[in-house]
Order: sequence, then C-alpha cells, then structure tokens
Amino acid sequence: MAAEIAKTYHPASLESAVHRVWMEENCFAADASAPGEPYCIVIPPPNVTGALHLGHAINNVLQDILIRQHRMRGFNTVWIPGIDHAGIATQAVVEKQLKEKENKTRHDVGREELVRRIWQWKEEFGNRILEQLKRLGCSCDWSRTRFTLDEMCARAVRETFFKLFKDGLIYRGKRLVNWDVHLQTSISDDEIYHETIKTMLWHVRYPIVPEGERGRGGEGETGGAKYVVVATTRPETMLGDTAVAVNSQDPRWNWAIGKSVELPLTGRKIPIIADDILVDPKFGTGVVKVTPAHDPNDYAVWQRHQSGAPHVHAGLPIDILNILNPDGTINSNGGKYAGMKREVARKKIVEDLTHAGLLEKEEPYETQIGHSDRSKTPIEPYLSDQWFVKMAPLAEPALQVVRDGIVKFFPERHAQQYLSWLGEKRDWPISRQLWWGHRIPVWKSSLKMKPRPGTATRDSSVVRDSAENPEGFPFNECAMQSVFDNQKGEWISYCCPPPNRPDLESALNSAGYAQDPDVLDTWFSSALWPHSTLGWPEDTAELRKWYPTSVLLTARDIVTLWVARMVMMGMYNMGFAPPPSPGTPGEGGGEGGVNDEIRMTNDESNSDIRHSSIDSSFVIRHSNFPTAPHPNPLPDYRGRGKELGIPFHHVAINPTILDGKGERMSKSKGNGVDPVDVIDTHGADALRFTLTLMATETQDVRMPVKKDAQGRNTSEKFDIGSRFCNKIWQVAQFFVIPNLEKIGPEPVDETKWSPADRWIVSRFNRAIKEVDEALEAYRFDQYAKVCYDFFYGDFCDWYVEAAKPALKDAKSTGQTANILAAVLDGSLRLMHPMIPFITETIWWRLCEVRPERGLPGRIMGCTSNRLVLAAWPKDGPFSDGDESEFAKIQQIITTIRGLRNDHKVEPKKTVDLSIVASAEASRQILANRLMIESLAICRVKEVSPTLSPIADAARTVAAGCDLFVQGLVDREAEKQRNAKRRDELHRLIQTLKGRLANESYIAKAPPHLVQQTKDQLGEAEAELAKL
RNA sequence: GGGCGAUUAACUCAGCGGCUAGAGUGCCACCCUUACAAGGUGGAAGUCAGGGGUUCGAAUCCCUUAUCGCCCA
Repeated sequence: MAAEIAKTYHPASLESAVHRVWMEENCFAADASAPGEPYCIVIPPPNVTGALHLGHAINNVLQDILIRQHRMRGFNTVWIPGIDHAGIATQAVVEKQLKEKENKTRHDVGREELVRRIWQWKEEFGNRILEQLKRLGCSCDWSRTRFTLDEMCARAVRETFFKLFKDGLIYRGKRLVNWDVHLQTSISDDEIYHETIKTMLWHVRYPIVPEGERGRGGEGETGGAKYVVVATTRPETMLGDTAVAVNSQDPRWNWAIGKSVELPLTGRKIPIIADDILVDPKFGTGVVKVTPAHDPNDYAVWQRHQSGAPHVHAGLPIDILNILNPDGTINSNGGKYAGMKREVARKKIVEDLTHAGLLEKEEPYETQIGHSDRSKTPIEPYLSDQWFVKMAPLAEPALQVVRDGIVKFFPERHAQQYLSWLGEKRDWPISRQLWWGHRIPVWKSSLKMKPRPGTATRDSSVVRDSAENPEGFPFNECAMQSVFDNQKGEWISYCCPPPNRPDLESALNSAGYAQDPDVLDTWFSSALWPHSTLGWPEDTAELRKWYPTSVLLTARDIVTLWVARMVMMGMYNMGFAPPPSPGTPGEGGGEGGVNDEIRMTNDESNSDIRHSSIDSSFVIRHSNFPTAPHPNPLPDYRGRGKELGIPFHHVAINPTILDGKGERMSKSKGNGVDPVDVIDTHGADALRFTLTLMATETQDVRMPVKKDAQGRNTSEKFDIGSRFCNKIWQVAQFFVIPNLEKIGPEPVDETKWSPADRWIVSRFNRAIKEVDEALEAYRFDQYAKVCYDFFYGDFCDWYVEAAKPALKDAKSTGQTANILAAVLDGSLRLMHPMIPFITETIWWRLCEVRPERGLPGRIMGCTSNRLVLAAWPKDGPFSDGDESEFAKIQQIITTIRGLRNDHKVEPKKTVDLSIVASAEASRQILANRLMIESLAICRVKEVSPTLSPIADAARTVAAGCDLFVQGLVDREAEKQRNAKRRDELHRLIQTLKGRLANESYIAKAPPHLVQQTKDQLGEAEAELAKL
C-alpha cells in the first residue's frame, strides 16, 4: 500500500503531495471557540500587484515557523492571511494597461468603470501571491483570507473614520504634494525618479523698497544696495514668491531683515526675512527667494514662520500663494501670465525681466529634477487641500506602551526608530487623489454664510459646530466640520455620516452635498489590519479569542509606516483605558505648531452631537454615539495588553536580503532571486532552511546571485538547504526506517543503554531546550543551527555510525532501534516548523513502520497521523558526564583517523590499537569498543593502565591516553605529526602560564576560571610529557 | 544633516567580556566504506578594518578614524 519511496530526495513531488493532504484535511483551520491559549499572527499583507520575492519569503517562513511550533505546542493557533490593495501601485498598473491596449486615460472611461476594471484585474491576478505563499508551505488559515478593500475591512475603515472625525482628530489642511501635471494626480515619493537636466541659472534683481514705505524706516543703513539678487532655475515661480530670505549671521544682508523688496513684473511688495536653516551664506548670493506653495524647502520656511519658533528672526507670518492650475498652467494669481503653460511662462518672464533690466546674468546649470515614473514628465510641488489625522493624541499612548515594554521589539534597538518617528507626531495626511481605495466618507457643501465674528481670520479655520448650520439642518446625526475659505469668502461644510446609513448618504446627495472624490491612504486600512481582520467593529469570537495578536513579523523599513500606525489605531479602536502618562500630566495645548493656524476649535462647540473631548494630553474617551454603538470596552481577557488595545505584544524584525554586492534586490537591477525559482531548483524546504539560517539579528544579509543554466537567478547559498534535506531523507528512508522494519519494538529500558545511547539522548534533550530558547527569543538562525548541528553533526555523523555495529549485536539491537526511532521522531517534530514537507513525508512512513515508539513520558509515538498536528517535544534531562565521556571517545577516534591519514594507511585496512589509560578511562574505552573499532577501522587489542612498550607502533596521545597503532612504519610522518602537536601545546602552555603568573588574574578572576586554567595547564603539560 | 547597522578565513555568516576564534561553501589530499559523491575522512587557511582607552582579561564594552550600506529629513 505504501507508495514506492523515491531513491533520491525529490522535493517537488513530495511537496505537492504533502500540501494536498494538509489542504484536504484542513490542517490549518482554526476555531475561535476551541479551547487552548490563543496564538495569533496577522500576515503583513503583501501588495496585490507584487510578486513574491525573497523578502516575502523570509518574512513568511519565519511566521510559519512560529505558527507551526505553537500549533504543535497546543495553542489555539491562527495565522490570518491577506492582501493589501496598495492604492497607487494597483491603479497605475491598470491605467497603464488601459493606455497600452486602448490608448485611453482614466478620464476617458470614468471613475466607476476604472474601479470596475481594477477589481477585475484583482480577481484575475491578485491571488497569485497567495498561491506562491502556499508553495512556500505557509500554514495560514486560508478560509480567513482578507483583502484591505473587502467589506469587512471597509466596515472597519468607515467606523474608524467616523470616530476620528467625530472626535476632532481628522481635519482639513494644506499640503505640498508631488503633482503630476500630465496625469493630474499626486504621486508618492517612491514613484519619482530624478534626472539630471541641463538648464540655466537666472540671477534676478529684486529692488529694495525705499525706506519708510513699509513703515519701519529710520535705520538709514542700506549699504548702498538698491536691490538684492536671487538665483533661480525656475523663474516662473517668482510669481508665487512671498518673501526673500537671508541668513541672520550674514553681514552683507542682515541689515535688510524686516525691509521689503518689490517683486519684479507683479509689483507686489514682499518682506525680507531671516531664515538660517534655508539660507547658507556661503552659497550663491546669500539671498533666496521664498515660494512656499511651490517648493518643499520654502514650504518649510512658511511653516516655521507661522509658529514664531525661536531660531526665526523677524518671525512674521508670511503668505502662501498658489500660482498653478492642476494642469500646470499659470492660474489667475499669475496676472498677465495666467493661462500660459509653465514652460511658456518661463520664457516670457525671462524676456520681460531682460527688458526691465532686472536680469543680472544667466549661466548654464545642471540640476536634478524629479520626474513622474508614470508620465515621465517633471513633477511640480503643488499645494493642495488634504485630510489629515491629528497625531499628538494618538501617538502618545502608542509611545507609552513601547516605552513601558508592553509592546516589545526584537531586536530591541528597533524600538528607537519607532519612538523617534512617532515622537515627532507629525500629522498624517490621509487623502490620496486616486480612485482605487476606500473613498473618503465626507460630503461637502458651500454654505454661503459669513464667518462668525472672531472665528475665521486666516486662510481657513475649522469650526466643528453645527450651530453654524442652517435652520432645520437635517443631518444632525452626522459629524460636522465647517471651514471658512478666505479666497472664496465662503463657508464650506464637511459632513461625515455614520457607518451603515445609506439613507443619510443619499439625503446628503439630494441636499446638494457632494462626496469627496479622494480615497484614503492605503496605510489607513492597513493600520486597522490586526483588528479589522478579526471582525471589528463587530464583537466577534475571533476578537475575543485572538486580540491582541501575539507577534508581528515584518521588515525594518516598515516600522514607522505601518507598525506605529497599527499600535496607534489599535489602541484608539480597541483600548478603553489608555495608560496614564507618568511624567506629563495634561500639558498645555500647542502640540506641533504646524497647524496652529488651522487649529480646531472644538472647545467652542455647542453641538448637539455628543462628541468626545480631546484632552490636551492624550486621554482618549470614546463616545457612545447612539446610532453606532461600539463594542468597546471589550472584556479584559489577558491583562494589560488587552485592556490597552495594543495590536500585538511583540514586533520581530527580520533582516533585509541584499545581493552579493550589498545592494537591494530589484527587478530593474536584475539582481533579484525569485523564491519560486529556488523552490523549483532546490525545493521549498531547502529554501526555508537556508532563509531560517540567515535570519540573524543583523539588519542586512547578503545573498550572492548566480545565473543557472536556464538563466534563472539563484544562489549557492541554498545548496546547504538541499544538502541538509538530502541527508535527512537518506538517513531516515534508507537507514532508520529499514532497520525499524527489520527490528520489532521492545520496551525502552535505560539500564541497557550504551554510552552512545545515553549520549545521543542527552544531546537530543539539550537540542530541544536550545530550540525552545531560540524561538522564544526570535533567534531563528540559532534554531536552524541547533537543528543542523544536532541532526547532522551528532545524529548522522556519530550516533548512526555507532548504531551500525550495535544493531548487529543481539544484546543492543532492540534498544538501539528504540533510540533511532525516538530520536528520529523527535527530530522530525523539532524541525517540522522549519522544513515541514520533508518531515511530514518521513513522519508518515515512520508511523506506518513503527507506530509505537518514543521515550516514556516525553516523546510519545504516533499520536497524530499528521506531523503538522503532532505534539511538540518536551525536553528531558541531559548529562554533562555522559556527554564528556563520549567526547573523549570521539577524540580518540578522530585522533586515530588523523594518524591513519598522516601515515597514508589504506582506508579499508584495519590496524591494531593498544591504549594505555587510567582504570576509569580503560573501562570507558572498553564500553565503547565496538564503536571505536568501527569508526576508526581498527582492532582494539589491549587497554590497561600499564602496558609494556610496543615496538613498531606509531604513538600518539588523545584524551589523556597513550595510543599505539601498530604496523605503521612511517616514522617521518609520525615525527612531523607529533612535532606539530608539541608546537601547539607549547603555545598553549605559554598562554596559560602567563595567565597564572598574573597576580591580578588570580586575585580578581572568578575562582572557577582560575581552576579551569590550572586544569588545562596540567593536561597540556601531561600530554606534552607523553609525546 | 539626524538615526541605525556592517567591517572576523577566498566567499556568506556565527561568536557580543574568560575555550588554542567557529560553521557552511570554496580550496588541498585520500576514498564510489553495504543511508547519502547533494557523500565520507583528514588538512591548509584569520594582526577579528586602523588607532586610542576601560579591564586581571577585549573580536566582544567606550572613544575615534576610515570604508560600505539602510532608514528618516
């Protein structure tokens, strides 16, 4: 009935067969209502457009190791898989297709149609990466697969957005975005590439306004200057200049601070300000034009000059002026240049400046210009209205739980990055000018009302106050914000209906409100992932069982983008009692000056909406909003973490895999290794083993890339995995199992065990303990190494070799077979999480051949037909005595082997061996006689404390014993060998003597080390004396 | 500019206060020994990047220099 066993190890067929069984028998399915301590991991959802790469592979293999280990340990274990909709990347793929196949833009097909097509694309290709994860062997509960844009996640997004909006944590603000004027969309930083462009640097004169005109005159000190000169590569942006800046330490110009210049061509008067961050006095003319709406650095100047920060001199607020239309033409703020394309305007402005005599010079110049990866056109920094999440109240609890060690990072140092990033509390822009994503649930209407006196002063002020709404306003269940638009001179009302109220949404539409066209940043939905995938905002059994999740495994570069946001949003949605801040009770307002100007005035609210108050420290209180009851607070199941709402207890960071030159792998560089290629060539287990071995605490590991005959990228590094798997396969299928077929079971009787038996069991127990410790500490490399060293180094190289003669001896046959079965059994369990396919396959055979096996009380035989569901091994006692005794025997064997080699003894020739050893050592040697004879290919003639010298024998020393190997004639070889050893001993003796001669060492070093040094010295001197 | 990391054998990495500094690959020699040539046995190979310091003792801790990489501005 058993299928024929492959003669050699063929991972491909074996892996697919095992996988089929796991899937058919639903081995990975989890049940929230089942007993057992919970263990839960949510997958970092891979990008739907992505293909599996080695980064995914290592990350997911490590997760699978933890999941499989805990499942075996009897935890109620679940691994939730899923995919991220990845806003811009996905929309870009489909838009590109649209362009290539139909030569259409998204505007040609319209929003609804584009979104339909993206869904279609997602259905077709989106599961590819999940299929690849399956090939890797990932034991996710596939029935729980989520997508960040599916209904379950959408529900959580709507709920969260509404809550934040109602709590005043979402506001409307301005932000510079990277604007693609061709596609008319904003794009993210990573979609920009920089190109060196040859252009000109134009030096333009800005006339200084004569004294008195700005009302500050009187200093009378102008240095005789009539104008300042600024240099620019983008002269058209001068239409949007709102200041010129100098360095306050620059004697050439600091007298001018506070005066103003007349902006050429427009005649606007703009101030001369000081900004020591922007202006490097050593560079250029020392005067810099400031265009806040069209340059990131200048935007920062604008921000600094809003807050009156101490390093800013003459810290007057300066204006911000947008001069571009979305299509890249100059808008009405550009006066007579309005309507021109930016290139045309640039040419015209240079002409006009020349005519006006204000162009001092122009010189050729090379500069890096950011280009859109998608349209290949230069991007424009563009000021636009965006939605922001206010970070300060959300970030503080998230900082606190890491500072307090409630959420721990492995390795620890990564917490720093988290703390420093989150500590900045920079508000989070969440709107994206895209169509693919969670659409922002805000409806907008212009109210044509006058500002209430004293509230709206500048560009925009937010008032969350439904008293501003017209009489009989029908949407009082909605959360409201109103903003006064100074430019248009009107109030804009923003209205966020509660979740699950399509009636309100259509009422808003009919009332002339329009939904915001933008979608949310993908990270907004990812931030909810640990609780949204478990069913929040429903009060589900899954949430009760598995939240907080146990550990998050991810890559370093995502600590700030994702991990921090998950902690924040987890605590906001799931927590009901944020921790008290020990040092900072209720510090005053003014957190972050950036948005002071558009600060919320929630304190003025007299809304009939019962919104929560935002304490100026960070205490968050959830409101009981009548139309959307919250499941919070959830009962406390597992202590502090649960109560605080943290999404996970541990964050383990896996290393980044680089190529042999230390560069990141990427498609464009062609240095990427595709894990599927590795699975095809080496097998999934080999890939998994190698990646586990590489998962050290370092932040980068290198993987030298080679092309194979088919032109596939691969790496020699995976060979170690193949070799290890092959070794396991060979020893199990062709040594252990055939012997178990021949030799029936007999009761385990430790009194009959040989030294080798006791040794391997002790080693095995030690290995189990070390594996447990390694995995507990997320030291995956140690886990792999312990398994490798034990199974290959101890079991295959020594125990199996020792077992061969023992199996032929009727006295020891039965116990040897028992131990072979037990150790193989336990090793399969121990290694299963790392190399699940091969271990599962062998397990089946083992269960067939020897269902009764194991070590009483610890490793029980075939309790499960499927290794994936079998119990994790329990460690037992290990014995230093047994291990050191065996180590001596190993030393003797190795020494004889070396001697044979040096004397060029034919490999199969048996030599005669006599040993002079202490009574105790003699006893030990004789107890291991069979093994010594078999492994060193010799015949042990005589072992005793005294022995008359043997002529014609090569003599050497090992483990404190004199070894005489007879029949060896090569005196020269022996001399060389012993001379070499004497040299080593001399050096060692010198080192040890030096150490002991040092009085401070004797006085200060721990006594056991001093004793150890003395012992070593004694042994070395004894050996030297014998040689 | 700020933060983090790396620098140990030809290559990829362990070791993180106390072993004569280790492993795998590669290299050399011998072996197709009845589980395994994807193998076995033995061997050669390192001023632990440079310089200072702390310590009885430093690859390991501190300072510093150099080179490389990553993240954030």
